[in-house]
Amino acid sequence: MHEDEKSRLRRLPLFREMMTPTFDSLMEIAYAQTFPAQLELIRQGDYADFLHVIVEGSVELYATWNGRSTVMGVVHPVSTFILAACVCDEAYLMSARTLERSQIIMIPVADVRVALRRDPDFAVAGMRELANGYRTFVRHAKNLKLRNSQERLAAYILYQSHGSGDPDTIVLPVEKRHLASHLGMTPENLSRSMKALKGHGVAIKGTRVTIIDRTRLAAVAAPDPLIDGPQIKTAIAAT
Amino acid sequence: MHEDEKSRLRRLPLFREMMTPTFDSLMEIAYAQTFPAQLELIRQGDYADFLHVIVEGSVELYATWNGRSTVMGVVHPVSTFILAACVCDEAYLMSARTLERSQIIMIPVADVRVALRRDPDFAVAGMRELANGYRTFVRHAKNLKLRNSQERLAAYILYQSHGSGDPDTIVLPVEKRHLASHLGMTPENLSRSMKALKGHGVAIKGTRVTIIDRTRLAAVAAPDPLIDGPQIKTAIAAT
DNA sequence: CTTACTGCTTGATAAATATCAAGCGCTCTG
DNA sequence: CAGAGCGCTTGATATTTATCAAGCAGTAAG
Repeated sequence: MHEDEKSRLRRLPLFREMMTPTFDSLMEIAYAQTFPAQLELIRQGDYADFLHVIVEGSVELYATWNGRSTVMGVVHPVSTFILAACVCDEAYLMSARTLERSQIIMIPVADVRVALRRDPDFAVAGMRELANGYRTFVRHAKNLKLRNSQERLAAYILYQSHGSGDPDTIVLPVEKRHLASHLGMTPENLSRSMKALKGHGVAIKGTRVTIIDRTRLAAVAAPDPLIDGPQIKTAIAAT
Repeated sequence: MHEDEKSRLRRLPLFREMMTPTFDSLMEIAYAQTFPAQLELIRQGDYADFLHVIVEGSVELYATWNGRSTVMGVVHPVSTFILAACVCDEAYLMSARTLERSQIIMIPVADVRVALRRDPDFAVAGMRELANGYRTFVRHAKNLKLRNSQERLAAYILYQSHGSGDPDTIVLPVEKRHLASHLGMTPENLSRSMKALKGHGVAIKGTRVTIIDRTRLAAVAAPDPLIDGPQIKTAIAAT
């Protein structure tokens, strides 16, 4: 594992406040691996053996049941995933696959557990990480139960416009069928919802979405930090 | 706070493994309070000031948006809730109200945070608590996205039949309209789904549900520990 | 024993969403 | 460049779910 990778990891919320010896001991056992696109990293039902940290690329979390499948989320660098399964020592609830060529750091769960017991700051950071994941899924469930599909799409577009260069032009970061699944709808329904939003301040050309009238779009989405996350505030504020 | 209450709390997963001095110091500041039914304990959007532990009664977690409302879960004794908001020091994502007369222990979050830093075993227990909450909501989201309403109801009935006396007779623990909201449907839809399940091994009389043919019910629900939780295994196994 | 209330059910209807089947428009490859 | 493949769109249709409006049943109060 290279020095610059180590220092990138060190800056992660999960590792930032832990003691240096604990961090170094973890890094000695950890190893980095680069995976091609579309590779299944984790299969739901299996048991956790490594804590994963994504350093480069992107990973999709998805779940299947009875022949159906749905996207549960997308993980971007630099963040950890499946910490919960590591802590509980239970089966993964979700599968994970790379969306593109990705670099992943893998740390054996046994060593993570030892470090947690040894280093209270690390344990507290782990709690915060888990608490954030918890809240993400509470918000996801609220989104699904309280909004209809058009409202979810409008909120998604608004959310994507926070930060990142021109706030009025966004390029969809994933294929539309994956986005549809993430938002809990079919690709056909997404396509029609896109068209419907053209009457509410949005222009769509392929994978590029332009916000023409933020106020009108917000009227559909009714953005709410308690569903969309705190970042939505900057998205509403943007001109 | 009475001695027997303290020892009940002490047996909780969250407090079981922490050091006695840490526990005692928390208990000195904590206080118990009894609330009547239908009382709003927590309002979404507010900031956490107390960690809540329910000792007696039951509490419903719900969320609202844009005039709509939905039940997110029900908390039974003895367990904690809103730990995530305490850890993150952010606004509650959900509201909470008592369903019946309930006794709640309240511990100021500042003291909880101090104890977490001081006692690694407490921090690890907190992680496990949060990880379980996280997984509960992942499963809730999977349930909503992968199953239709009839399948969700069938799985719920199967789930309720685990343990607790006669496994073939269950009495709904909450009002039907609350159950409907929890399962992500309208009361009318729940009523019709109930009727539809009569053709799949279930008999319903008011609030009492009898499982006549577990195999046929399971064929609709397709129970899965990765959605319904590990307890579902005993529910399937029951005769 | 009524009466009123509240929550559940039922029926009719509407709206949202999914499914099925083409067709279109990329991009990649030979 | 031609053709194939893949994902997106579109239209027609079916299914699921929600809404609206009564009606019904159990419970509590007068």
